Amino acid sequence: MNTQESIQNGIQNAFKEHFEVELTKDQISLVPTRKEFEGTYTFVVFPFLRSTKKSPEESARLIGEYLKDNVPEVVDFNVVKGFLNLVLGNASWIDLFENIRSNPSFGQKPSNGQRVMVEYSSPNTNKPLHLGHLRNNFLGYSVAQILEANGYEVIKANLVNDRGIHICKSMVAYSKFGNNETPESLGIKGDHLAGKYYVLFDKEYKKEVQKLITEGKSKEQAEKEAPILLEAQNMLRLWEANDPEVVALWKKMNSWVYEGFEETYRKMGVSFDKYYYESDTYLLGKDIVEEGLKKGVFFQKEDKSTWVDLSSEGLDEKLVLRGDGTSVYMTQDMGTADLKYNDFKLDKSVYVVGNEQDYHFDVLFKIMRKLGRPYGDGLFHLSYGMVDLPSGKMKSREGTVVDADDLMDEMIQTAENHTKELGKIDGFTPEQATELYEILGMGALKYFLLKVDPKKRMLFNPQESIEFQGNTGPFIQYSHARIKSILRKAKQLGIEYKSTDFSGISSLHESEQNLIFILGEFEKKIQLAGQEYSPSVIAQYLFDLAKDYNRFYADVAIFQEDDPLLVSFRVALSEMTAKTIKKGMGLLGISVPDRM
RNA sequence: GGCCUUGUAGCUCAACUGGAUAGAGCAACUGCCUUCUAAGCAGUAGGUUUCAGGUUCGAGUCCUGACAGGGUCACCA
Repeated sequence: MNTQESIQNGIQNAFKEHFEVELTKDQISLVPTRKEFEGTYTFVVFPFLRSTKKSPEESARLIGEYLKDNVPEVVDFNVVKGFLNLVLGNASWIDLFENIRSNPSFGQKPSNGQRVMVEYSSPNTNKPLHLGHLRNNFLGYSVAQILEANGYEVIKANLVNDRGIHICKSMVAYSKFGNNETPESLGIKGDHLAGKYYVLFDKEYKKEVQKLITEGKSKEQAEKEAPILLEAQNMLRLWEANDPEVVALWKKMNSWVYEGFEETYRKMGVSFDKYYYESDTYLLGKDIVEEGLKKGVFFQKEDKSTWVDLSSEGLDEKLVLRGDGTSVYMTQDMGTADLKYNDFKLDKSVYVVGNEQDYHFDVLFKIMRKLGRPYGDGLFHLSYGMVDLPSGKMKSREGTVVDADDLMDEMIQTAENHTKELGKIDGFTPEQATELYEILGMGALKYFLLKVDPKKRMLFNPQESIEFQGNTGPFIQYSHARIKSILRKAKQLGIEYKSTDFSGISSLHESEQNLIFILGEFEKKIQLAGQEYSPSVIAQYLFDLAKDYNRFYADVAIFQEDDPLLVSFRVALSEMTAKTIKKGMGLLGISVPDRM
C-alpha cells in the first residue's frame, strides 16, 4: 500500500469514528499541497460538511488529529479554512524513494492485452512535408510510445495518399514542363521535385483561368474548363483504367517521393509498422454500403446515390456513395476501418488527423457504430490544431509553407552555432559533435511542438519560437547531461549507491523531498497522458522534474557532504532522475545526450 | 446563417478535470561561476482569466447570452 492509499484509508476510518459516515475511496481525493503552505497532500473537507455537521476548521482538525495518531506516514498537519494539509515524515519519503527505485519496470505498465493502431503522418505524394506534418508525425509517434508504456500493443500505421486528382496535377505539370528532370539531375529530394511541379501546376492553372475570363467566360466556367485541369482529370481516368504510360509515370514519380519521405522520416526519428496505400484501398467500402442498405442504416435517393441519416444524432444527412456508384472519401474510410480491424483485430484505433476533419470523423465513427462494428467504441480521432505562422495560414499550393526538411536542418544548424558559442565541444570527436547537434536541434523542435495541448492551434514564429533556454527540450536535455556528469564523478570517486540502504537517513532537504515527490508522480502522468492522448502532459511533467532537479542541484552540494550515506543517497536520487528524464523524453521521441 | 472549437501577463503556454493568494518560460530589470556543466539558480516587475448574467461553501474551469478569432457545413482528400 502506498502513502496515498494509507492516508485515504485513514480518512475513511476517521469519518467512521468521528462522524459515523462510510466513504468510498474514490470520494476521497488528495491534491498536492500548494507551495506556500506546509505539507505534501491536502484534503479538502468542504464537500463533506453535510455529513460532519461541524465547521470546516473543526472537521479538518478532527480528521487531522486522527491521521496523526493512526497513520504512521503522517507526522503533522495544519488547517487553513477547510483545507487539511498533511505533513509526511522522513521515513515515508525514504520509503517512497526505495519503492520507486526498486521497481524495475518503472514507467512501463504490464501488458493489458489490448491492441491499438495509431495511424499518423498519412502524407500526400504530390508534395513534401511541412511544419504541420511535423506536428502530426511527432504527435503520432509520441502517442504510440505513450500507449505502449500504458500496456498496449501498438501498431503504428501510415496510410499513404498516393492517388487522386491532386497527384495527377503534379504528374501533368511534370510531363508538360519536366524535360525529363530527375532528383539526381536537379540534386534535390524526390518529394521536393514533385512539390515543385504541384506549385507549377497551380500557377499554370491560374494563368489559364485568367485567360479564359478575358475571353469572356465566367469565373466558374473558366475554373472548370481550364485545359490543364481537364488534362489532369483525363489523366486520373487513364490511371483508373490502368493506362500503362500513366501508371509508369505515376510509379516513377511516387518512387522518387517515397525516397524523399524515407529520408525525412529518418531525420524525424519516426517509424511505421504497417503501410497502407490509397491506390490499394480506394475501392473498398462499397460492400459496406450494400450491407448498410440491407440493415436499413443507409437509404437511396432517386438518383441512386446512397446516404446515411444522422439527424437523430444531431448531424445531417451524409453521402456515402455517389449515384454512379463511384466512391467518396467516406466510402473509402469505412472500408479502411474494416480492413485495419481484419488485419489486426484491434481493440482501439486512433486517427491522428487535423481538426479540420472533426466533422468527417464524427460521421465516420457514428456510421461504424450504427453498423454494429465490434471496434466501434474503440475509434478515436486525435484531432490537433493547425500550426500558424505570423503571416497566417500555410498553403502548399501557394508555396507559403515552412518546409519540414529545411526547418529541421535549420534547427540543427542553430544548435551547432549555439553549442559552439558556449564552447562546449571540448573532447568531442567530429562525429560525436554532429550527433549532439542533431539531438539538440531535433529535441528543441519536437519539444516545442509537443509541449502544447494537441487540441489547440499554435503559433510558430521562425525568428523567435524555438529557444534553447527555459521551457525547452535542451533545458531538459541539459539537466540529464548534468546528472550524467555527476554519475561519472561518483564512479571515479568509487561511491557505492546502487544497493545502499537509506533508511538511516534522518533529515532530508526540502528540495530532496520535492524531487522524490515528483519522481513518484511519473506513472500517474503516463497514465493521464495515455487517457488523454496528450504528450503535452509528459512534456510539462519533464519540465517540472528538470526544474526541481536543478533546484536541488543548486541547493545541496552532493560531494561536499560529510555523511557518506547522504552522498550515496544524493547520487542515487540523481540517477533516478536521469532515468526518469530519459524514459520520459523517449515517450516524446526525444533523445538525451550524456554530455553537452 | 447552422454546428464545432478557441479566448488566461507584452509574447508563447500551464493550471492535477469545481478548490486556497491564477502559475511557468521568453522579453525587461537585480544578484550568483577559485568546489559537482551558468543551456543553470535566486529575486523584482508584469492579471478585472474577452464581456454580462447564472449555478454554490467556492468558478479560469459548469450553464445562458453577447463579442472576437479559427474550422466545418463538397458528389475534394
